[in-house]
Parts: sequence; structure tokens; C-alpha cells
Amino acid sequence: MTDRVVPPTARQRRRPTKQGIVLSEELIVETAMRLIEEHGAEALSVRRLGRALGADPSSLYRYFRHTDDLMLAVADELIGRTLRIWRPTGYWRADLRDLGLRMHAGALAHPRAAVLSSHRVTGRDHEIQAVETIIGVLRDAGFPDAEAVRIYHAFVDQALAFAALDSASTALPRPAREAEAAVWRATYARLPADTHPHIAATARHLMTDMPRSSYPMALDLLLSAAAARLAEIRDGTDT
Amino acid sequence: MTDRVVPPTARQRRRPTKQGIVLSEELIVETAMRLIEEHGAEALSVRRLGRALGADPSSLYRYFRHTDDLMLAVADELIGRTLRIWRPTGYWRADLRDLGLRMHAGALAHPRAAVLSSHRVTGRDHEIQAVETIIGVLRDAGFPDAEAVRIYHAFVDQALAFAALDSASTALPRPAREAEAAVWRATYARLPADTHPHIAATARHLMTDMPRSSYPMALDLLLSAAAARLAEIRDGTDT
DNA sequence: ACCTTATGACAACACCGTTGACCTGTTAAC
DNA sequence: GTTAACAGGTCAACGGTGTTGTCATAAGGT
Repeated sequence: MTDRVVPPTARQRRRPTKQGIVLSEELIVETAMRLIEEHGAEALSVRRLGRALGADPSSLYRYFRHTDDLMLAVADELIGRTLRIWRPTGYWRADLRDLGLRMHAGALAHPRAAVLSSHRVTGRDHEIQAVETIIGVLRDAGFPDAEAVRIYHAFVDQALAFAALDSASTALPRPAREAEAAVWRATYARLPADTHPHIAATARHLMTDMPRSSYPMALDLLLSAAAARLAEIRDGTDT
Repeated sequence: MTDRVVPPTARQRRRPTKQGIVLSEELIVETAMRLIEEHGAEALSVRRLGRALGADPSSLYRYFRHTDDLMLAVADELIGRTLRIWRPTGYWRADLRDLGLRMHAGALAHPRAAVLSSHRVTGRDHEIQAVETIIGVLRDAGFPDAEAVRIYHAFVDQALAFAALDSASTALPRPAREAEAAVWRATYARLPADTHPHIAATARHLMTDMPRSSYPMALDLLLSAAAARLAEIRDGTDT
């Protein structure tokens, strides 16, 4: 290995693969996202990606230092796509609710990117734009700076965290999912009321609620708590 | 492969490994947890676990059908340990806050178990006990059944989701973590106010808040939203 | 003492990420 | 045009992974 690492943006001398395709960072990221969306997150490997691109796996290391680097590029593209289809209305709570649901939906297919982008800073364009936008919504709504940052942080992490969590269950093959439901019925729905009164009393609700994602509920709770804080702040300031 | 699968609880004929140790489900789970806690979640592999136990890796498949099965056993043991050191005081909000923090802390070292236990039902003792306990706290506080289940679900998933998310950053080696902080300083702290006014205005807060886990904030938001709902419910019922 | 069989061991399969060495087409300079 | 440099694609290998088919043997019941 001489340098191998990535020359940044200006590549010249692009030579086509044996199979005739010309690599580029965008093409690689697009192909990776397509593979993930079509065959699930765990179906992405450097070798499979190389095969899909018609290139030797090791070629990709001319563009990304490791797989994490590639996933960070995927994450930034994901942020970009999400922001692009989001239209703020000016009502902060509705806007954040919409954005949260969109982030969750987008990240659901890309859990690895979601986890990475929560603790790695890419410093890429889309990421910066997202931070600016969300903090802007909160500050414009009237949250003081420190509070805006804390709510921003909880909001983003919650969307990403639930997406990563929920992706594990949506990735489960259908028969396995039905097996899970069967365990619920076989175990929890049959616990006697004298040893497990609370489960027995709520078994009906458990069986309908547990197979669904709890993210919408968690999001609404977060937003209404934020609204309550904002009301307090306004009262305290105005009066 | 004849049957291989797991004979349930009653094993007879236990024969020691070549290195003289006698396997058992508990010993395997304990050893797995020890390995994870000592060397990180990604350090656990069937082969390493076998080595640590003084057994051939394939022997473990007499006790667990796949790695997920093992992780589910780890998850149940984790729930057990967490519940065991938790002492409810009777104040639902304080109790749930304490439990949430403990679950988060416990699962932080076992992210894979956390993710699995959120969407796979083990039906094991500790899991059942945890469900009964938490729903009990909520119902005793006065939440109606449907609401208690929804809040339970959001509460548990939030603790597990943030644990899985946060574990990725705590697992990061120290130099890498410092590199992240450097990116924050180099990129976000220097964005000019005319193009990125909100980031510029809050840069100071971002730099102190972002490296920390947002789970405590998210937990408090969830609990205060729940408290507000409870107050509404009580008012609506009483008056 | 024998027979059955549960259970541990072995070897193999098909993957994985990553890297050092090599080779060649493209480009820029002459 | 010719040539020389080198970016970037390719090859082969390393050391890992989960998992399974087959075999051998010690433990337990009779």
C-alpha cells in the first residue's frame, strides 16, 4: 500500500473496469443504496457491491477507506433525500412531526447508516443543512438556544435510534414474524390473572400494540413535552 | 445433522470437554456476558466463546440453535440483573426514570441483545416479570389499560434503542472519539453566521451537548409528557 | 457388561473486510 | 507523435466469521 486513500473530489484519469463501467463516488453510493433497499441492510458487503458494480471489491478502497466511510456517504445522501421532500409549513410541531416520521422511514432501510450518523460527524453538506434547518425551526418557535440544542439532539437521536431498532423487526422474514406473534399468544395471553394480574388485564392491548413500531407514540410524547416546556418559557418570559 | 437442536432443560450425560470443563447453558451465557463486558460487543464470536470455554465452537450449537438464540438468553439474563437491583419507591415517575436509566446502562454493554430483545419475544421468566412490573407501575399510577400499554411500549423501546445507539459511540476507541470532537470544532464551530445563523448562534451549546448521550433528556421528555396525559385523564374522570 | 445415544470434536463450506503487489490505460510534457 | 509517470483497476492472500455433516466416545440405564 503506497497511499491508496481517497483523492478528494477531482479525479482525473478514470479508467473503466474490466466490465466496462466507470466508477465514481456517486455511482458507488447509489449502487450501495439500491442493494440495501432491494435486499436488506445485511446483504451489503464490499464483495457483493463490487460484483454489482462490475468491479473488483478492492477497487472500492480507492474511494472509501473502509466500509464505515461508505456508510457515512450513504447516510449523508439519505439526509439529503429526506430534507428534499420535506416542506415546512411554519408550525414547528407539525413540521417536526412530519420530519421525524420521514427520517424514521428513510433510516428504516439503512440502519447501519443511521447508527453511524448518530455518533460520527460527517461534516458533509446535507448533514450541516439538516442541523441548521432543525435548530432553526426550534429557535424560530421560541426555544432558547441551550434548550433548542438539547431538544434537537433528543429529536434526531430518537428518530435514528428507533429506526435502527425497528429495522431489525421489519427485516425479519414473514414466517419468523408470525412465529413471534404466536409466542405472544401462546405465552402472554395465557398468563393467569392471579400470578400476573397486569399482563392478564392488558393482554388484548399488548397483542395489538406490540407488533407495531412505538416510534410515532414516542415522537408525539417528545413533541408534547417540548410544547409544554415552550409554554412555560413563554409564560415565564412574558409575565 | 440429526437433530442437533436444544434439548430443553433436563440434560443428562454431561460429558466434559477435552479441556475438562463441563458445559451448561448458564455457564455459556455467563462466559458470553463476561467476554462482551471485558472486550466489547463485537469481540464475541462463536469461535472466541468456544476458546474461552475450552470447547469446540460447534459444541455450542448443542445448546443454542444460532447466535441469536444465545443473545436472547443474554438479553433475558440482562433483564433479570437489571430488575434485581431496582427498588421501586411507589412514585411512578421516579421509579420509571430510575428503571429507564438502569436499563439503558445495562444494555449499553450488550447492544446486540438489546436490539434482539426489542423485537423478539423470549417468553422467558425475566422478560415476563419485567413486563408485569412495568405495566403494573403504570396501571397503579392511574393510566388506563390501553394507555399503559402504549407508554410501556414506548418506554422500553426508547431505553433499548438509545442503548443500542449510544453503545456504538462508547465502543469507539479514544483517539477516534477525539477526532470526532475535532471535526465538530473544525467544521461546525466555524460556519459563518450569514450562511448558517442558527448553527453559529448555538455552536457553543452544540459542542458541549453533542458528545453526550441524549437519552436522559429524551427519557425526561417522555415521562413528563406521560405525566401531563395522566393529569388530563384524572381531571377528565374526576370532574 | 453391554447398548444406546447424547454430546463433544473435527473438518469443511461459503462467506466476510482488508491490504500488498502488480499491471495498464490515461494523461501531460515534450 | 513519443514517452514517462502514476492513478486506479486487478489479483491473490491473510485471518477472520457462522454454520453443518460426520464421526467417536463416554455416560447412564438396563
